[in-house]
Amino acid sequence: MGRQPCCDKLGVKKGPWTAEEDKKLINFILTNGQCCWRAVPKLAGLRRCGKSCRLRWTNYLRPDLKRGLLSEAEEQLVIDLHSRLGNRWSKIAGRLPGRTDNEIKNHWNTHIKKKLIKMGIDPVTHEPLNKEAEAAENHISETDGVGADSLEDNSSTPTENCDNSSTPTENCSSSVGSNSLDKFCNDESLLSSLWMNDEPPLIDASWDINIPAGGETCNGISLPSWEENCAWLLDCQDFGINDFGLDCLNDIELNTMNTLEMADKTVA
DNA sequence: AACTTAATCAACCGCTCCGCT
DNA sequence: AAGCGGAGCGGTTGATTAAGT
Repeated sequence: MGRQPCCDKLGVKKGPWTAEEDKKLINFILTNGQCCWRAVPKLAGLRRCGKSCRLRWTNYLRPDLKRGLLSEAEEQLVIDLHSRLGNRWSKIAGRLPGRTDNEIKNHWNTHIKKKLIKMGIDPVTHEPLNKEAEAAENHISETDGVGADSLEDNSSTPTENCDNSSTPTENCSSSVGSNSLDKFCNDESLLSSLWMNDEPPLIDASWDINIPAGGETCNGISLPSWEENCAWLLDCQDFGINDFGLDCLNDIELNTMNTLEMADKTVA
């Protein structure tokens, strides 16, 4: 007796989203805002699962998304945050404006992991690899070969190895500081701003109202403008911006866009 | 040019969390 | 307090593209 599926599997489309579907979703959310995701497919006329709609929106269609590869600064930030938070991608993403958890997770798995290994750093514990091997050896000899279970425990995330009652920083000795990340990690102002609160609202969930103007920065990372973010949409050959239904934006949204346009011009 | 392998990333799946009743 | 449903998260998969032979 499993739980009910999140949506009726029958007649629900899967796989890559088409331009037409994107258009419908964007149109719906721009006019109605983000509401009950379960209801979105029906209301938007999509044969998709609500979950799929949410994912598509948050990972790809959201206008506040920064596209393209992570910059060096962002990468360093991800490494540092990962050493503190472990695989909590959404938390990490929350501290990188315009980036999604999926994007960061993918980037971690494809780029950063390899980079760290190459640098001799364990991407899981952020300890030097040789030190890790030594520790593992010591552990095995200490426990007299307890077996796979204990080894599995060792492979848990840094967060899991830390006392949850305090910040990971306090309990996890991040050896990252002994390598090229040193400089970055010692940037106290940046780190303190990151850790001032448990959940600093770097990204306002209500993006559709509080979209930062171009040229603004957050922790030294420049935020993209609405225009920059929408440029890729405009580049789509299959349809223009009007096809997305942007012509039916309500007054608030139009005002927001106008304000942003003005701000961009001022910056330029 | 054809094929194989590697890399990348969008999307899915199953689980947990959280708010509501 | 318990149960339910929706949202969100993290791990994984699979399609596509790029690079190498």
